[in-house]
Amino acid sequence: MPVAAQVRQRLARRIAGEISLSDSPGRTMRKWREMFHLPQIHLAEALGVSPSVISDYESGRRQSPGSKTIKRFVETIITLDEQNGGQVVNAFQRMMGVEIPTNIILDISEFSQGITIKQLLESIRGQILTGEELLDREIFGYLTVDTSEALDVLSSTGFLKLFEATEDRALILVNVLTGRSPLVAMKGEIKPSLFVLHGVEQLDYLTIELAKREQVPLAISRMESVGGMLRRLHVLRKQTSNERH
Amino acid sequence: MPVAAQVRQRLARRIAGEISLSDSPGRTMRKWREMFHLPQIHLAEALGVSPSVISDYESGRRQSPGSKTIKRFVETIITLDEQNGGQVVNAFQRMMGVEIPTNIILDISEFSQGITIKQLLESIRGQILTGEELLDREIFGYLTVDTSEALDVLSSTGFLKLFEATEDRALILVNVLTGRSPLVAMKGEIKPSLFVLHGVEQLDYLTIELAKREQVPLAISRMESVGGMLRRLHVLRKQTSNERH
DNA sequence: GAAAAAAATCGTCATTTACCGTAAAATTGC
DNA sequence: GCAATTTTACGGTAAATGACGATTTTTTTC
Repeated sequence: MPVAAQVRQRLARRIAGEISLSDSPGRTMRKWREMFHLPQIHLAEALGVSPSVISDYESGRRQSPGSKTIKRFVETIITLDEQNGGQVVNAFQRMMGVEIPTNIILDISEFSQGITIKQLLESIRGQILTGEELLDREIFGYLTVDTSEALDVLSSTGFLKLFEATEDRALILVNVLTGRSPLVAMKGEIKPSLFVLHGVEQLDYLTIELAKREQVPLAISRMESVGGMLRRLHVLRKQTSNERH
Repeated sequence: MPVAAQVRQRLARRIAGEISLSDSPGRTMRKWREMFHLPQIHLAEALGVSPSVISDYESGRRQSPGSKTIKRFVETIITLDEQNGGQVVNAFQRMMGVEIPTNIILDISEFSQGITIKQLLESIRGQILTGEELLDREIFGYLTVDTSEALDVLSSTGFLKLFEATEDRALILVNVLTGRSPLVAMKGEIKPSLFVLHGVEQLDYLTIELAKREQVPLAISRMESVGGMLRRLHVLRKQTSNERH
């Protein structure tokens, strides 16, 4: 079996498993639909059902979707993404070897063409703290992580793997206290091309020092809400693609 | 999260995913019920339903089990195994790091106490070909693999990982042509304590040579059918345990 | 080859799913 | 702040699930 098909299958199984085991399959379906950046209408169209059906699941009116429904759902969101160049699936592919728990992932995607760090920062109202000289470097995707959740479930080698999986990409940490704990895990060559912190309570001096030492650009996003930032990223993502929605 | 719970969760997700994505959820449910060595009645009892319900799924009268059903099913078979000492779950645990496709696995289990190679061979009418001097070594479990399937989907490093995952255990290869292809993959220190071939069409001289060189006991089972052999293993497995069925 | 164990069959029934369509509410874009 | 987009809410319907239990068939065991 070609490796792409294998990744696809593993991702499919993971999503399907998560939905079936969830206490609220609908919520989980929504999580994945959103992870794939699909409005209910598009998904509904692809499934050949009316949008209210999707809503009925997600809002919990239908509490126990049958395996057929789950299968159809999973295969459709993956196929739709593949038809658009596989931005999400490919981004997941680099995570798959890593066994990162998906619940820490808020958003993930590749860009269809590389964009500069500057462009990304402009889009999410980012203020650069260190590494100004690298603003013109190109990045090819991003990963948004719930930091407080990640600190709960990830060991320091877990963080390391996260860094490795985001090589040439932006790692966006939301829900950050000081930024210190994730950054200290950084050692080794392979690491993200950009760190963005969001929702920092009190920025730690050490955090900046670490970023300097490791020569990774570090920025803070001034967006009010996480949701807002995700939406901006989504727009950016779409701009790079030839998606026809 | 403790590592045991993590393994449990991953296994659960994998099974649930497989069922939901299957073209025949019922067949897949049966596969897993059998993997856990549970008769329909016991499973039905644990689920608090009548046995015909299980049969209705497995035979396909109910074609699209709801997520609730899948969840209950998966959690029940795993919990039942854990209550019996986790013979199956633990055996899977050593596979989990390895990403072995479960469709090549026909049967897998730990023993509650180690048994000698001799004992195992007696139980499945095994004839030792090489490594007679090691008959008194203890083994702690077994893995039965469909070789023709494995040759299809496993690379040679895949086989290597299989060998590593069966350290101190018996690796039972059924559906074998010559035995050559799997054995040539063997290099390195970590490997099963015993190879058993079943259904060999024409034993290759090289196969025996390889086993000799690597000093791994090699045997052939003279059981007529695979099913028969699996049943014998099942009995053996039960003897080592304090299961109260 | 009979007894026991396990699995399959199937009629039946209450509950839910899977679906539509429409109207209302919420969210987002400028 | 208004238009556009997206999501919910909900009444309704046919089909399927989820369940039982009695009976038959198949498989295993001694």
